[in-house]
Amino acid sequence: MPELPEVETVKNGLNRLLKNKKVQSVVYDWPKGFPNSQADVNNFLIGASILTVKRRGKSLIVNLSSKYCLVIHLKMTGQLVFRGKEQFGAGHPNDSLVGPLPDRSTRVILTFDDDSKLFFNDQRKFGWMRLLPEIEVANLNFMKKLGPEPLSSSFKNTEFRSRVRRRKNSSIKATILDQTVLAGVGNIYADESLWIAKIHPSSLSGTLSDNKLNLLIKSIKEVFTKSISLGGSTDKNYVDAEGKKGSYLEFANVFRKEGQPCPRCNTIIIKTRVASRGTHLCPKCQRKTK
DNA sequence: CACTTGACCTGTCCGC
DNA sequence: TGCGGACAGGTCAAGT
Repeated sequence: MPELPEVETVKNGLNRLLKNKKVQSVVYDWPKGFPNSQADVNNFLIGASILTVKRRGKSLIVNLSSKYCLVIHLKMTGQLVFRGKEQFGAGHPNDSLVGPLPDRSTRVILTFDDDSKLFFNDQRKFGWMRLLPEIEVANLNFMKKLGPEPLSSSFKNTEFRSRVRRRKNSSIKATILDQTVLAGVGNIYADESLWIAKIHPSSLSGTLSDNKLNLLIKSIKEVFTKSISLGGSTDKNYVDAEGKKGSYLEFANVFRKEGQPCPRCNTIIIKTRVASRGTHLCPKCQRKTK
């Protein structure tokens, strides 16, 4: 659910809202999600100021003045919601999913020196947060294996094609969901970009031409850029750092559109299962290559 | 190494 | 109304 555009939106909001705030206290009881010791928290989080927030793939990296950072993954139902001191008891005015905080999904609360707070909510507890020295971030195993950033200026189509073709016998959908191939794609944007590129999600990755793969990466960049401009997609849980929903799904072409006509050819969109994921496609526009 | 499947969780929805 | 089961999907460990 939080995929690249949602995490990018949260990152932008946190940079706006948290910059230079000093952590005053931390409340947490979530050994699996936030396993750091009380000593680590006391030494490197409490008293530290927020310098900047970065994103890599679907992870957030919060750099602290202590030379430590918080690495955060929201997985499916994670939320990072900031509230000024006057707002704890209220939801966001714009039809928010989030009411008074903390609520029963709140797992960690950071309180800053101006009495504002950041709430890490996660209904399903798949998300996590780690406090670690900033020099160790690049050495995290999953960071080292992460594929390129599709919106980076140094992104190369040739590299994308060769990474895709390493997985020639996987479906193209499974391949673009693989974060070691490309960072940031999840289920929503996989379906949307494959529809734009007119590629059947079950097509084997090794059967797609250079042109098709170039069109696919162009489509992924296009849906990501559009979604970021709309504040991401809110399916069920996702909200940004202010607690607001994203509106990309109002413009989605296939995701959750089963039974409705394809915007391009009017054929009824179907929902099926590919790569063990609910998958939405137009059976006429997206023909299987193999 | 390539590839697939199950586990991790909790809330919601559907059928009986 | 209550209850069991399926389903939602990001990632990793474990299996083939």
